[in-house]
Amino acid sequence: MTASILKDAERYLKTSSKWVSGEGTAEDITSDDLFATTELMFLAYLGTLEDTALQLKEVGLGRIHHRLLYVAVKKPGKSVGDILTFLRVTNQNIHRPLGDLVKLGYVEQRTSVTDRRKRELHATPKGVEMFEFLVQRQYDRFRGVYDTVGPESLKEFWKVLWCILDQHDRDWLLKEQQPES
Amino acid sequence: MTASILKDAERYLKTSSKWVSGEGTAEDITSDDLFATTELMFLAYLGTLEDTALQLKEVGLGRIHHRLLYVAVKKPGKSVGDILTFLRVTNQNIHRPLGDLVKLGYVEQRTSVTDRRKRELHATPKGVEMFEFLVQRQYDRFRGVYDTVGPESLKEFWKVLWCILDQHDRDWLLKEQQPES
DNA sequence: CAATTAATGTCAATAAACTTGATATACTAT
DNA sequence: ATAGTATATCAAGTTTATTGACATTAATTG
Repeated sequence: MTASILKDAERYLKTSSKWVSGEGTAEDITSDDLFATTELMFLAYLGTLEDTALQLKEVGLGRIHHRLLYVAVKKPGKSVGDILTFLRVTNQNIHRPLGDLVKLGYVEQRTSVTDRRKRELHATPKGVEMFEFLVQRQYDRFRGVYDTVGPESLKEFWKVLWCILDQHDRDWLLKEQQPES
Repeated sequence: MTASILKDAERYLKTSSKWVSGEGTAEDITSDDLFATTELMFLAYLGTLEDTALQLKEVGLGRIHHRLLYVAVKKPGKSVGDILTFLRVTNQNIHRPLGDLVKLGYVEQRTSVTDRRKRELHATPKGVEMFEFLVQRQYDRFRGVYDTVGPESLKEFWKVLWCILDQHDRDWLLKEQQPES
């Protein structure tokens, strides 16, 4: 099963790219070489989105709720303004979902001690729990993948994804986590 | 520049995963290991989406137009029903954008010879041109990435993406292209 | 301290997108 | 002939996204 998936991958790669099979130099990157990344990322992302869509519907939350929880859980202490640019959400669209999360007891807003205009977001234990619930099926998918491809491939995978990011996203990810107050 | 990006990637990986650095067995995959994939894919996909958003706005088309063009250009001869399930678009939502593309001369609908109920989608030369225009900036991004990471990493990258896909998407991608009639 | 700027939050109008359900036509299969 | 399939349209209702104006609080500047 596992082996046949990897064999299928080879078949796909062969028809999609001359470049990775060493039949061309870097200058010969074709439109097909480039499109393979577009196509695979599109479908892989759709799949992982659907994983969480089921859980989100179950608890009556939406994508913006999910993204906000992500930041509150994994990057605690970020200000609303930081999040607006990071999550590409507009000022007007963030407040309803954010209010929901606060009301439901998943997220706390604390006034920053260094700049009392800013509100820092922190997930509550209940919020952490909810986040883990939402990504359940996504994690199941990834666990299967990790077992299939092994740590070395995974490392290359992450490296390439890292390179695809915008510089400002790389900066954001490398920023030290704010200490929990 | 290129080297520093890869160094940053190593830094990110170190804080995100015990597993890939060989400090744990497959049974020890942590929530952080799994979340790294979620996070990187989310941001990478957002970035590539924004690349095409600019071009789409310029020509007054939307995401569904883009997806339909993708199939018409890269998988010519697919029926409307195939596309509905593949692109996760509903019957009611496909027809307006599809009609637009036909009116604009980017896509042709041909009645299938084997089943005259089915309409097969084919991109016109003008449609192919438009598609290439839309993905311009995305391709620029990827070209830079390919140059940075090299063909071997890219191959591993594609392999992992392939494993993330749903089985029915893998099947779809391996299906022989319908011959152009 | 007064004036300005920044960060957050609210209100409202319009537009765009998605959902649901009903319905019609052309064609295939039995 | 009948039943089922693939495509297409119409419409109502809901949700989201977009735009612009504006209020509040706090930091900053002069």
